[in-house]
Amino acid sequence: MGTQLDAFPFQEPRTQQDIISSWLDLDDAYTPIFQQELQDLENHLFQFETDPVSSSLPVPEESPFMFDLYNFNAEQAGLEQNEAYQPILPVEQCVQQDVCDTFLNDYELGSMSSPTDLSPDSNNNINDQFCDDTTISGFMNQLGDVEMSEPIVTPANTTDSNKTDDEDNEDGTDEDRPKPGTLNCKNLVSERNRRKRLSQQLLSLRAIVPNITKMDKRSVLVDALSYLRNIHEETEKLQKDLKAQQPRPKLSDLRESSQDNPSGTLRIPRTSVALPKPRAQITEIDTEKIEDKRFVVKITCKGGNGVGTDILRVFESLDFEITYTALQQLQPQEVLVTIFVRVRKQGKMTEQKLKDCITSMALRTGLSLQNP
Amino acid sequence: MGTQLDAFPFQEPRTQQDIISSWLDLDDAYTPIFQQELQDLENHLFQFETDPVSSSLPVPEESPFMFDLYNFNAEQAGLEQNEAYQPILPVEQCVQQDVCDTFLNDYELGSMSSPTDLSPDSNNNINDQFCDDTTISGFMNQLGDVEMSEPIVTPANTTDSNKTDDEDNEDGTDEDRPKPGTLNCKNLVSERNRRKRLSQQLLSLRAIVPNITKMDKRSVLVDALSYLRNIHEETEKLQKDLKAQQPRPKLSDLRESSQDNPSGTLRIPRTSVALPKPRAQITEIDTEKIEDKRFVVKITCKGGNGVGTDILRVFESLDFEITYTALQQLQPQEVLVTIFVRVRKQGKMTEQKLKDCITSMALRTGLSLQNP
DNA sequence: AGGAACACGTGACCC
DNA sequence: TGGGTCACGTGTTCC
Repeated sequence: MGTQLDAFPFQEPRTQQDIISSWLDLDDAYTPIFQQELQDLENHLFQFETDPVSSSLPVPEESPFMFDLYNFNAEQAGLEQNEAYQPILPVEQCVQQDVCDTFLNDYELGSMSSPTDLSPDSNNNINDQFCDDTTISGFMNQLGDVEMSEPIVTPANTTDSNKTDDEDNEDGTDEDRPKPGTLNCKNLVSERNRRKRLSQQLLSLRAIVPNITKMDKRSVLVDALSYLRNIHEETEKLQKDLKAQQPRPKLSDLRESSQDNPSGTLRIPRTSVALPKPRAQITEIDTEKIEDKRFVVKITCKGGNGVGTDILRVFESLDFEITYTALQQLQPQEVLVTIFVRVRKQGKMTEQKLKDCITSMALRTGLSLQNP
Repeated sequence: MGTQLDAFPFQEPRTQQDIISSWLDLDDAYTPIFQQELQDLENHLFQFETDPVSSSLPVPEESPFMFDLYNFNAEQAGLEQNEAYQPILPVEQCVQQDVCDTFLNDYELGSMSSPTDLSPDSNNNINDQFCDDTTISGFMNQLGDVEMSEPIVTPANTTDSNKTDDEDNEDGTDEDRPKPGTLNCKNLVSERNRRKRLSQQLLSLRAIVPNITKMDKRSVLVDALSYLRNIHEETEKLQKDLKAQQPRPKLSDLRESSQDNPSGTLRIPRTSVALPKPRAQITEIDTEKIEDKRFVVKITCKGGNGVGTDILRVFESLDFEITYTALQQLQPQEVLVTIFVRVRKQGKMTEQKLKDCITSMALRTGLSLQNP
């Protein structure tokens, strides 16, 4: 088997990190990095199965070959688990009954999550101990069983052969068995991976869907569906609003959108990542009281063309009466905004309070402050 | 079955009839219709298994048990297909429990598919004849087979018992067998339903996701995920555009949004319908050239709070360099905007051309002119 | 041929 | 105590 192993190009000493990463890789590309292990185990399995002697070997319950497999899975699971959650949503992590349950990691999120606000949470520390014992204990039984069941497994094969071969030879000769044996063996592990991957995906799906009611596999799908539908409508509506009702934001936007979506359907252009559009960065805010409830606010900010309106929008959001506004370009990328405001609120307004108020609202509207 | 393929809306028929058909079949709703059959068959199965006499039935080798099952599935598929839709909304009602009604649950999928532009792929004609004979015979065989395999199955059970009970009695007595047998029987059908339901959901998911690359179960999930993320961003962006860039951030809106989404998660508030919001109405535009490519623009307009920014946005859309801006509240609902602009364009700019340019853009951005 | 994907049946487990 | 869910192993089919 050494040769086979060598044949595999895979590198990677297997720390848990690596395993995680391997899963990550697995995710998109499929590549089971840890094939190595699999291969080993598989070979073990094969060996056991093919070799009558080995079958008769004393089987250490603590480490039957299956055990390794499971253990391996368990480890993965554990990793995934801690790694698992997206901070998003009140999802309680499904700690399913099953120990090794697939439900754990969303590498997916970690890997591609980036642009969205949902935290990638890629960093992960592993609390294996937990995983280990639980999993191990959990699995011990199974593996032990499986191991124990080895003679039993064989019968299964026989049954299969029985089924497939119609009337088979009553006695499975060695050559008969190996074929299905090997196939099963490979299939087993790959199938296991496949399953895991699948539920994996599903989990990540659950992670990004906001309104998840139940952890149920199926419920996740249902929720995802309904959510998708809603978001579809929503997006449609928004687009319509944005186009029709709202006049035209910027000619450029218009052009862009029209190009992207000539048909007017609700397609979501994948690539149109509205460039962040540098928001105004406020460098200074100065408030000066000129009489009761009347102030002069001077704001200097850096930014391109739209910074002035960004600032004004902040004031629009505040319930002030604006009697005069001046936007003055001090330098190519620096603007001074002078605003005369009358505060409508009842309470007493001080310069500091006003400043705080403005600062707060500016932050809320997405502007940044150079000197907080 | 050619019909099915034709009916299939999806690109890439992808040669494998089986796969497609399987998907297709599962595809749309669960058909409550043939529950009856299921029930019957189930009963049959049960009966057979319980009845020792039936075990002695002649078993046709040509139709192994698996075969029948597959046929059976095919039948379901067909039925479901035609039966398909509830007009009902995608609301999930989980009325589960009974085997039969579990089937019903998923109708939602069928129903929901419609509104989107992606083809519901609902239409479908059924070729039952095929299904019928096959299924019936198939099932018959199945039972028979199961019956036959009883000795074989038993070992499996014994293995289980062996597993669970550690070393238990080596010989499974009759009373031992029935229990697992019945359980399996029930579990079998419910499991089957469950599976079908699941893949069903998944299929519907595939239906609503626009960019499905492969029919792969897993690929569907992946695509759905990426799509969801994209749409997330998109929606966010749209919302932001709609709120911020478009006129009314307004305190109320802001507050609302913050309330809606206190956690900052990416939830999409369903109800947010941006109210039309009175736009600025321009009463006068005056342009005055002060030197080459430099102008003073004075705009008087009526409107509430945000009119100033509306005007400014017009200028943002134009490729001008704005050196100074003043917004002056003449009356409670009247604002004078004074803007010093430098035209960047190459060609000669006249006062009239500038005025026309501004007017045009103002109209395009949704503002209205009192005196055109 | 050899791997991938799928559906299936089955035991375990939870409410 | 079952109906429901899950992961698992397996055979089959397709590339």
